[in-house]
Amino acid sequence: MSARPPLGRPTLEMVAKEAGVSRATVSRVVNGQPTVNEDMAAVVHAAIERLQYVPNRAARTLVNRTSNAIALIVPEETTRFFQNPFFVAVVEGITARLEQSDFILNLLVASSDPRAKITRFLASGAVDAAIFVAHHAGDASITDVDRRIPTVFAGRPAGEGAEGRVYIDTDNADGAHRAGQHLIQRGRRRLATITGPLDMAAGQDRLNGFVRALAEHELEPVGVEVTDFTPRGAVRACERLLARTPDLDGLFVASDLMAVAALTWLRSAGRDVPADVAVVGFGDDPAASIAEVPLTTVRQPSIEMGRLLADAALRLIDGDADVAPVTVLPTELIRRSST
Amino acid sequence: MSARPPLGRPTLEMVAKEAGVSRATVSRVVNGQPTVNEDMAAVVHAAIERLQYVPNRAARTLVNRTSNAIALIVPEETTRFFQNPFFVAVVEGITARLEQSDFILNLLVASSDPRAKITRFLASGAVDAAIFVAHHAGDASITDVDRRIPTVFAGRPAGEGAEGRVYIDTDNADGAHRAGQHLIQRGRRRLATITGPLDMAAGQDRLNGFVRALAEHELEPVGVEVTDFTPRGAVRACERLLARTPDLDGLFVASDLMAVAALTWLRSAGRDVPADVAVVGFGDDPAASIAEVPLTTVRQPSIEMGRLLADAALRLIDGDADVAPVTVLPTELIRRSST
DNA sequence: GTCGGTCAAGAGAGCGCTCTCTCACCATGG
DNA sequence: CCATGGTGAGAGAGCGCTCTCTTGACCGAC
Repeated sequence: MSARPPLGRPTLEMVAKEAGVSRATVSRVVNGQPTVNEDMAAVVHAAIERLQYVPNRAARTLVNRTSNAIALIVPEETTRFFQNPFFVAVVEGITARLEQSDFILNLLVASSDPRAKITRFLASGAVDAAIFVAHHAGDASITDVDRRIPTVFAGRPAGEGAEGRVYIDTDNADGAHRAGQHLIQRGRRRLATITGPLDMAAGQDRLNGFVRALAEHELEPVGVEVTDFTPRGAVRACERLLARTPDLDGLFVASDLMAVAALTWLRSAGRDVPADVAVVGFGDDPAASIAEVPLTTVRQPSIEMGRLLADAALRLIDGDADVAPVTVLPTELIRRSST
Repeated sequence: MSARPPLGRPTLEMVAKEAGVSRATVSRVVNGQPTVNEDMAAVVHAAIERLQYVPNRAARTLVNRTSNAIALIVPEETTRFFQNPFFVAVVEGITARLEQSDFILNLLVASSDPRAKITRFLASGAVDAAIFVAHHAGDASITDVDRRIPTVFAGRPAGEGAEGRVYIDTDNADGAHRAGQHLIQRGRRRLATITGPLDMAAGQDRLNGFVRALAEHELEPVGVEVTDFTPRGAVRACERLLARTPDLDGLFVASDLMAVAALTWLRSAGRDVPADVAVVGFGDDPAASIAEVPLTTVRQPSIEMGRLLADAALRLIDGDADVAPVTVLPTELIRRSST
């Protein structure tokens, strides 16, 4: 299509000529191989400096079959992803870890037609490993993803093709269990929950943990509203919940983003928090502490999760055989004013 | 170092053999060139399907001198970047735009030793364009960045090497001017501001706009505290401000992230907001509306900014000569309860 | 003085792709 | 009937790099 524009960048060849040595020698110097005479290495370094030589990444990738890049795959809508502080924190952790390596992060957000785009990208040899964040059970990508390329999941992958995958997760069930226990301890008995999507492990596990905590006290939730981890979804869930169970006195919301929205809605609906309804969120997002009623919530180590994800990917690339297939990080209940 | 592991992926060559045609023909089919006989194209497509062939990206990049990738360069600490909703929103916009293209985003966060890492990366031919976000005047990267590769800045680049650069910015000065005007309209006269870093254009421009608004009413700020766009910095700035000017009655804080922190601190210090001190933020981050006192703020179209950045980068890559070097997006004052 | 051993540097192939150049083929017109 | 032109497909070079293989220089040893 477009004419090949001359990049005008120096090549190994040019450095070799400049230094009066062979291409191979320059390559050896660039890659720090010890079998090069000191004086010669100095000459080569000088030539590199003079020409401002930087190795071409594509050429290296082609011959080495190694790109020094990791893909972050997000089979989710951009807005849902970026508006969710948990995901952003995971990316922060990944980035922080990669900054200490010489790997580059490739961000691939593919909500539309994820199957084709993602699998093609991973098969193109553009990256050495992939990290999946925000995947759903239905995502073809999980089933499809070539097991030849190291892959790590943020959160337990659900659905087919998930078995044997390496993942790092928060102990969602345990965290939700704590939330349930806490509400009961605060004397609440008419408890409901607003969940995340049940095709995501985080949604499912948080619901299960909460229900189990209630069951241990011979209680059952008076309402379970399944929604989508968005503030808007939470508000609609609240409306339905209160329409059916006006005497609700405790609410566990499966993410802080939703919990803060619920909180605001409850107050505008005339419910005092926590006097009328106690609310517990999940995540300990920044929003939790600055909300109009600072939110009791379950803290999860999201940044750490990102770090561990990147670390696992790096180790898999290295061929490290002892990467733990499953890592589950502990949660902690943070008590604030909403309960 | 590592032995070259056989990728085991089909190559053009193998597809050619499978289809009984030449490499060139397969290449033509893959790239949708019209000069191929229909039947032959069908045969090739079948072979591609059978072998699950996907073109190798590195090989293509090498010969085409085009990577179909854009770098997002962040010469800032990971935490400061990811904890700032404005930056995240910009990334969201960039991603949203790129999703509609077949370009990939390379995220390069390089706070330590940014000069070497960034310039080397850009010189390696790994990307076709670069988008700079969160740059400071001191950043060597700005001066250094090769003008041979299309580059776009989020926010007016300050300092040396900034002249003639393509950038997209919010009308920071005008927004801050509105904030100042609004505080004055609300009857406040003892006005102070907490600024961002003055080596970032956003920090400088917001200060200027605010001071200008005051000057138009023959006022001068009773306090100017320069800090770093972080909540912690805002709190320290507040402490200093109130120690020196206890009768402060209006405060313009140059980012919502800081404004919310200031708000919380002011209230814990016994000041009522807005009765004692009216507060205006900047950005209209999600936090602004959910804060304990919903925040009056200056809205900036951050996601749109990201979209435009990506769009400009794409157009520059296309060789489009009429990319506007300067785009300034309007702001809007959002009145809430803090004033 | 010759030989084998060691080590540094060069020669050259090849990674997977694209693109130009060439050629074969068929249709057309004089 | 042959010259002409147009069209579709193949041959082959080359993008910038790494790596194996080979060469050559130098050393000590017999």
